[in-house]
Amino acid sequence: MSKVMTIREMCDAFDVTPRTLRFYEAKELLFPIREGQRRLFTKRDRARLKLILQGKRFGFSLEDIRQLLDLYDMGDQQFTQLNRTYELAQERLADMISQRDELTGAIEDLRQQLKWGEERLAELKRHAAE
Amino acid sequence: MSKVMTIREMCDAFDVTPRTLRFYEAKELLFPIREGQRRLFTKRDRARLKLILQGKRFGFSLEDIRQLLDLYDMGDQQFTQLNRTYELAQERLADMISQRDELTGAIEDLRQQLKWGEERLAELKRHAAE
DNA sequence: CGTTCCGTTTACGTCAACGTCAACTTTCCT
DNA sequence: AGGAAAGTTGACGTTGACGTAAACGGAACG
Repeated sequence: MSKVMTIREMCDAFDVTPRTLRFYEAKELLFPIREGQRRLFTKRDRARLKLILQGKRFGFSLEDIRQLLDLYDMGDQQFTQLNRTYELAQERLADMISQRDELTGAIEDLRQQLKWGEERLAELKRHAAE
Repeated sequence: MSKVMTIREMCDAFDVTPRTLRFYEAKELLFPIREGQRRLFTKRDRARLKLILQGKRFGFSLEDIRQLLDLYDMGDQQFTQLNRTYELAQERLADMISQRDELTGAIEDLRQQLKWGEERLAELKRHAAE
């Protein structure tokens, strides 16, 4: 069924802008077929884009993603390749967790401040009522 | 005891670079005394810097922070002022929480992937052993 | 007196991931 | 044929929070 997709179809399917897809192509993350000037995105491009978006969600940089994607393309050295990916992913996971911890701390601190602010606001109101 | 501090003392005390302090001055977040060319940071500057760093931790932009700081300086309209700060803080808190939720989701997803990766790695090892 | 250190100013550079705009060409629809 | 719609390229802009470099001034030390 699905053979190739136009840029617009891709945009709709993945909720990205055309600019983004061209940008990814320029960065060598995608390799759509060029029929004349038009781009045609294959199943492979779709698979890659899916991985790209996932990678972004995990906080990988596009450069990191490109390298990982390239590893998959080379296809051989399966062990080395998967291992590398695994390592990177672990690093990312650690980063994300520490980020979340920091965020959690900041959230708690900000909550404290808000509580303090509420008290002060209450004071001011009482004051104004007199 | 502590009256004014030099730029270096400030850097050491707050763990920032001179460039940062000058940058904050340029952005009108700090107003050190100028003795000739030298900057001398007062107690007020220290209080402001403390708030700045806290604000950054909460994800406020420097511009937001500047405005809030200015409100405090004007000093009157205490209610309006505190209220504004309170509102902004609430927005930030909401943002931070949703960010954390997204992060938590991504962490879980990445954990899944890692688990999957481990299985595949185990397979490859078994394969290599034969 | 020389050197070294701390300080200053101005201005430009950096990084990521695109957005925006202009000026074209190509394709589709009527 | 004519005009909109969709596509293209290339160049430059954006955002935030500084970093870096150049070129200079004054003072403290030995």
